[in-house]
Amino acid sequence: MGSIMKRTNMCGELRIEDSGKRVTVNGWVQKRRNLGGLVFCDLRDKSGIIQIVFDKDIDNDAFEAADKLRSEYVIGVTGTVREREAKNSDLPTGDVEIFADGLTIYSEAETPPIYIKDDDDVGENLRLKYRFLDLRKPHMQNNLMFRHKITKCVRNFFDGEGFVDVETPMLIKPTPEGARDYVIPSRVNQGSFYALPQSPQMFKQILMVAGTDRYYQIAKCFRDEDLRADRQPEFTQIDIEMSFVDQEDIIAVQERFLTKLMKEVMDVEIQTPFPRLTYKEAMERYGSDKPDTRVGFELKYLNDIVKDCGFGVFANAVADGKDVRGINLNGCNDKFSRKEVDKLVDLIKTFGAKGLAWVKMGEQVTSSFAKFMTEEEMQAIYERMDAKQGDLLLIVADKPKVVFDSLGFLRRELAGRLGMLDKNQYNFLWVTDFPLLEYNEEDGRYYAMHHPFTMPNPDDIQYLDSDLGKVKALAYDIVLNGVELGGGSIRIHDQNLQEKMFEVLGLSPEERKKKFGFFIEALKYGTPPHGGLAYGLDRLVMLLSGSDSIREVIAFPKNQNAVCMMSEAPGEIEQVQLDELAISVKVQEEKKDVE
RNA sequence: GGCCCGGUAGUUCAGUUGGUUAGAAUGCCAGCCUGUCACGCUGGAGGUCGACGGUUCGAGCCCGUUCCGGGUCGCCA
Repeated sequence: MGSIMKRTNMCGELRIEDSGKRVTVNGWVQKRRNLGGLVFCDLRDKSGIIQIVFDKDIDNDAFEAADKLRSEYVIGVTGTVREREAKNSDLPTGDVEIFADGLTIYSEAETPPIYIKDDDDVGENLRLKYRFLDLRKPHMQNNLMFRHKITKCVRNFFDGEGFVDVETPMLIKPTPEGARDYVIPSRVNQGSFYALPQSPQMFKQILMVAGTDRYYQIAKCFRDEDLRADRQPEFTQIDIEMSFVDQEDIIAVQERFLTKLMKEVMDVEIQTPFPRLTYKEAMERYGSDKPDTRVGFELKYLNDIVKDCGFGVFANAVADGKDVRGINLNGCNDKFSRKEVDKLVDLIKTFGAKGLAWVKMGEQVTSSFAKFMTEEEMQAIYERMDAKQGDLLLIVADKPKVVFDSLGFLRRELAGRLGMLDKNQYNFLWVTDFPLLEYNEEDGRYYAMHHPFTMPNPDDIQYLDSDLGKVKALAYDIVLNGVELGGGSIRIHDQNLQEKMFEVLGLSPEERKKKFGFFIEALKYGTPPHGGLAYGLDRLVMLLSGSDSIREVIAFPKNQNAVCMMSEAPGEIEQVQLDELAISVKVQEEKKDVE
């Protein structure tokens, strides 16, 4: 009693060639079927399922013990592999079974609240609460193994290219710019706080100053922002930095890495070099800085055609300095009824669009706005948008951001609905020449689009004093099928230029010192030209495993309220702990106060 | 913070115009059954209809508030 039956084989590996072998397997009871004098038990471990048989006439003790088995009991079984009387072609092990003569129940199990099978349709909150059961599902085990395969490939590749894995601290100084920090109080320094890193950015750059030359790390990062299907409060980056390189060097390394990765984990050959789009091209052609190029439906600029037209929405938009752009869903006229087209506007209202103009190029051309237009103007639109019979044209007039967001969303969403996005096609591309700065209307000032250490394009440095919106950055994103896999930049290594950047960003010398003092100090002592890139590992695994949510590839994810449904983190702490930290908590009880 | 969707048995869901004791499937329990593999057959247990308040003779259903879950916009240097 109590001893482990030493495993000779994994459940999923037994085959007809193993017939006659004496084996011992361990695992969880997937299912027990008692036919009277005969018990079948499907036993599962991470390799798969094998059928065990207990026969009353031959071994009554084992039979009676087997009758007590229930789902998810953990057992060990010894027996002889034999060919089945009735085979099961659905199982890899379906030609054989283990005829059991020994059974140990290691532990019993309560009836599980969720089914341990891939195609269950239980709600995700229950899956997260009972994650230890959910992870028993074959596809979840496969996701964990797949993720491991990717990180292993990362380590092999970057090690092979001379990169050094260096750990950077988790307890760092709060950084007021960027995303909200997760904050950790210090007991030893009451009233002071650490932050959890949003990324190892400054530390990896300091490693370059320190002469590490090539660094990589699979690094946990934390951001206290609202969650999405592809966003978790703690997530993992593949973080990379290199010295004495330019943008081309970094891109070349990453293309080698992604080629190897795709070959090793997907067995897919991808072509290099990857296509490149400038930020401007990406926006104008696809309405997105992370375009999915598996489908066409490119945006077309119509301002010049409609600026004097009789359709007020278009003409006024142009007069107000807004954009009129359209997409041509080639050959999709039949796929959408007029009613369905009208409903599309609801989809883009979230982006601020107020309407959607359309032309259905059926045998009879119908349109929401043609009656306001001259024949010449309509012809010009058809020509610009390359419209043919059978096409469906969708046009949005609004502020550029609204137009890009709306049409960028529609082209991909509708292509997806029509099944035009091939899951087995992997369109990697680089988006380059991002703007250095982004104007924030609320605050009335420019912020760094990437981060304040990003190198301006040398050709644009002249505009740092005159036309900030015109300055491009040596920054680049790697995009796969419409998902931003990662991004990076060449960093500023010249302290004068760095000072200039802070000036442009409106940071006073006092603020600079307070926020980035140690970093600025480090740059003063001999900084190599350097740059790097970081991938979102979770997104990468999600995409390559074909998962719909980042939560499918993270063992213990948080829900939309950043709560771990299993452990119920976050939780309250003891008053004693608060006292030690010199922290008092103001709990919001407004409702109670009002009542 | 805004908008949208959802919450009924362990689970997935149905529930008519507001009307008797809230149903199905599956799971669970018991009995029978020697080739099942979604085993089969018979029987049984299992419900604060998320919570609170309101309308009504009467609420799973209508109204209000709130909690929880999901998606999304803002946000995410």
